[in-house]
Amino acid sequence: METRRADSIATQIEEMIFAGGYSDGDRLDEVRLAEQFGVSRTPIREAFQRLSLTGLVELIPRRGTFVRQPGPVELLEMFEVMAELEAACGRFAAVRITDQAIENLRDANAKCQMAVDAGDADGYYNENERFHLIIYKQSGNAFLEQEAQRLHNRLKPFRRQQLRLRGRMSQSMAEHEAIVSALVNGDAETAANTLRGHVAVQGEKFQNLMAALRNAAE
Amino acid sequence: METRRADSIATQIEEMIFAGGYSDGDRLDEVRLAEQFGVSRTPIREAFQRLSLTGLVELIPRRGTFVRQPGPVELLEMFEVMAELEAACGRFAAVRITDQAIENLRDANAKCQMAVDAGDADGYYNENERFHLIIYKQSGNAFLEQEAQRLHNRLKPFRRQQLRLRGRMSQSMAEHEAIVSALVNGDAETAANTLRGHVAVQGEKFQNLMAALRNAAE
DNA sequence: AAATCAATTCTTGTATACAAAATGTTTGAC
DNA sequence: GTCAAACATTTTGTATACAAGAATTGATTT
Repeated sequence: METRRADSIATQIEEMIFAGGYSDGDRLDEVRLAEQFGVSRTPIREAFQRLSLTGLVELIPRRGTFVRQPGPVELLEMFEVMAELEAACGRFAAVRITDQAIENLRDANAKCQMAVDAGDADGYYNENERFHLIIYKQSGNAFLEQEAQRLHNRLKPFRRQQLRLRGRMSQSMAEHEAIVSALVNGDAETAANTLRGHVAVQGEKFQNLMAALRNAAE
Repeated sequence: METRRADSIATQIEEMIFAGGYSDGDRLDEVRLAEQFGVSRTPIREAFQRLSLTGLVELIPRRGTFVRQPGPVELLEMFEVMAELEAACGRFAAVRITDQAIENLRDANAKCQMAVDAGDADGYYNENERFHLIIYKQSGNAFLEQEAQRLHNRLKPFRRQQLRLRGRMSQSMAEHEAIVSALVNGDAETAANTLRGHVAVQGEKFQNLMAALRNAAE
């Protein structure tokens, strides 16, 4: 017997769900997954317990475990909360950020811009993520950072489908610049408000998200 | 065999930890708890998995599960996040709150005041909690409501020790009034800021919290 | 033919068994 | 007396076994 496998299994199942391998309401078959992972049911069930707390999966007693993909309403709610968490990170970061971190933000932004110019969607996506993770950390609040990262991660598959249009990319870049400015100036209120607006799902982004959801539902 | 016991066991262990039955670093003995609950190790271990996600317990592979009571720094971080979540709830509630909910807030406030006058700490505590839960719900965001409730619940045992002094109680009441006013006026910004300040741990509250922590550490 | 009930089959939940790692203890050497 | 190594014990992690609830299928009845 090796070391604890349940945690690694949990993240693997998580990734399978994120990757879109399952739709809402699908039942996760314990024995099938056990065979698939080459283990017994026990570690699979432990993984289910953990997944249930994140809301990714619903545990119905005596019935089984079913994947819970968020619907449009829940998804918008989650984005709303994400916007508020980012705003909070920005508010704290404005008065706590280090000079080094500002440099890192500028670097991420520069690489973002290069990716935009090169039409490199993946590159843009990665540097954009780095930008936001830096701000989480610079909140100087490890608990907030953790919560922000968790929700960010959960929304990842949905955000990915959003930032396709070139127009949004350059607008997003302008917002990044404004955010850095506010942080440099130590203007907590502006940093918070700019970040909130940057992350919020509204207007065009709303339409894209709904369209992506409709496609995923098929 | 009856229905799933793991969930009920998880909450029971959670309550035991909240109640202060364990200190930071204490190991949770699987076999002892199994005997205590009259079940086998399996449901206990499933409960541990769930508790680990809330951060209440740490699962160290091949070593065991240990209770993780937040230290001063983590606790302050959690209160900081709580303040931001409440601010977010207030921001949304300001534009979404129903007339009925405003009535309920005023009712909770009135009963709060009565409890203050009667020196009824428990009564004050309960109505104060109701006041805040109403605002969570009136955010009109079920996901945010859930997150706020979760953190609120986690901080419960620490908040309890805070609001002892009469001075704080009446100041807290004045803040409640200001919050209701902002919500009635639909002033999202004021509602958010007032709630943030109301929940934040600063000045006198900070000293009380530290003192309570020192006492609990003995 | 539709519906209902019973029996069979599946699946979950829990207990037990067993293997490997970690911990504690005894014994031996210096 | 102290340190270290080998052995014993404890404890975790996983597999398997078994019991009870849910689902399904088939037979019987109306």
